[in-house]
Amino acid sequence: MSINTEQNMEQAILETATKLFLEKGFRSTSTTEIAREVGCNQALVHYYYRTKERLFEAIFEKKIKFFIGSLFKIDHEDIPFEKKLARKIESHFDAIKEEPKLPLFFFNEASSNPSRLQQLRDKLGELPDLVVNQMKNELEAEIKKGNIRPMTIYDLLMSIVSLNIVAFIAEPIFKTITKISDEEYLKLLKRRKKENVHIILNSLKPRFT
Amino acid sequence: MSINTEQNMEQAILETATKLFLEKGFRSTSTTEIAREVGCNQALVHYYYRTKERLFEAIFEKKIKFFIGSLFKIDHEDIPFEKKLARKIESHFDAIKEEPKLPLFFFNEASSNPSRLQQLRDKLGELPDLVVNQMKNELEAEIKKGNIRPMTIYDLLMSIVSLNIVAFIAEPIFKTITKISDEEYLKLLKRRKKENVHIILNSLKPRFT
DNA sequence: GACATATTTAATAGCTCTATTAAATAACGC
DNA sequence: GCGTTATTTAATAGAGCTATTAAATATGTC
Repeated sequence: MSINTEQNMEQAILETATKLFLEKGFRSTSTTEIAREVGCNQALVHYYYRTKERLFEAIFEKKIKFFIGSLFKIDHEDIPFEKKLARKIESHFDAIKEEPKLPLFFFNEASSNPSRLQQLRDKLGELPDLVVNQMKNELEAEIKKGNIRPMTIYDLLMSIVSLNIVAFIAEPIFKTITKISDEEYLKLLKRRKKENVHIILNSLKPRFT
Repeated sequence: MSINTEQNMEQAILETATKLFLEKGFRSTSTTEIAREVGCNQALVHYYYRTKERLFEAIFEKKIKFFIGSLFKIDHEDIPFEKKLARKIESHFDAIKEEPKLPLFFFNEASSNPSRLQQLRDKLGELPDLVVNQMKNELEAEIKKGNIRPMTIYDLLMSIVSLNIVAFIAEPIFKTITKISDEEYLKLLKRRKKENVHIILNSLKPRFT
């Protein structure tokens, strides 16, 4: 409803800022532009959020939590490891599809301002440890049983994240280099989710060389 | 004692600009900062390159050619497809290791300024078509022979690029989230090259589900 | 040395940006 | 309505940025 957008300026500023920061990053987004797009005076942005930095931090934190949550959901169901893993990969892929600009946004802000990394570490707390450990235990049990070749949890996680994010990050460049149409790219995207599951599951088998 | 003052200023400016653009991107790098780092007057940057835009374009083009060349080298040797593919993956990985900031740099500049994409397309010309087609033909021959499951060349390429670049792009974030040490990260990086080859080669086999 | 040319600098115009201040307007309790 | 508080605006200080201009300095040529 338009009541929300019209009435609550604070919220409208937050939403527009989120959109712009995700599109252009912290540095290239000005409070002037945010205000222009919202349709309010530039000083109002500072009235509600004091500084551009604080406004950004509020948004950054929210997005961090969304992203991390997508990969690290503890799954207590008693199903085979590979099935569980397949689910994790798919839910991660879906989360990125929902917010395709998030990965590049993180990489940029993290690399352009190291204080964001500290912020990230502080906000996350014990979460990653806890959930990585659960996955790690399950993985090591499978390795012990001989179902899966020896590998670290970090290798597995990195492979999953790599495969899942790049199709979204690289979309404009990939389209330009390959000259494939938007339609073809959509088809490719649709295949990726299944592809990625397949690639990861196959990679768990013992090395054949 | 800066080499800069003694030697070719034009070259010194180009090198410093390259370093800064790669680190911080076009928008966040100022000609003022370039000059400060080189140790010359800010107007000198404009004397040699007229505008910040032209200076950037010279650098961008050079880096594009390096990056594309690393993945798309035609290999005429008559060795098995999988062996050839393994070599390609490894040489691509090595190229990125040599210039680890390049992938993020491209994604950023391409997404923050679409005119860069046009520039990229113009500079590349027929190169991608030619080399993708050669790889595509070899892949399709293998599929026909039944050695490899049906898949498109774009899926294969995307999987390779995905696996190879993310360990470099995500280094700061990954270290922060996992809290692994620099030493451990180095070990992880060393494993990745072999891992990625293994993952790709295994993924060529028919789907087991 | 003197002249022409190339390199380098200081100064500045004209932007845009963030953040603040004081004043205007809206909203609300009574 | 009136006083109080919350919201919104106009104006601006102060900084940094790109690009240009004219002047100073260095370099090479004869």
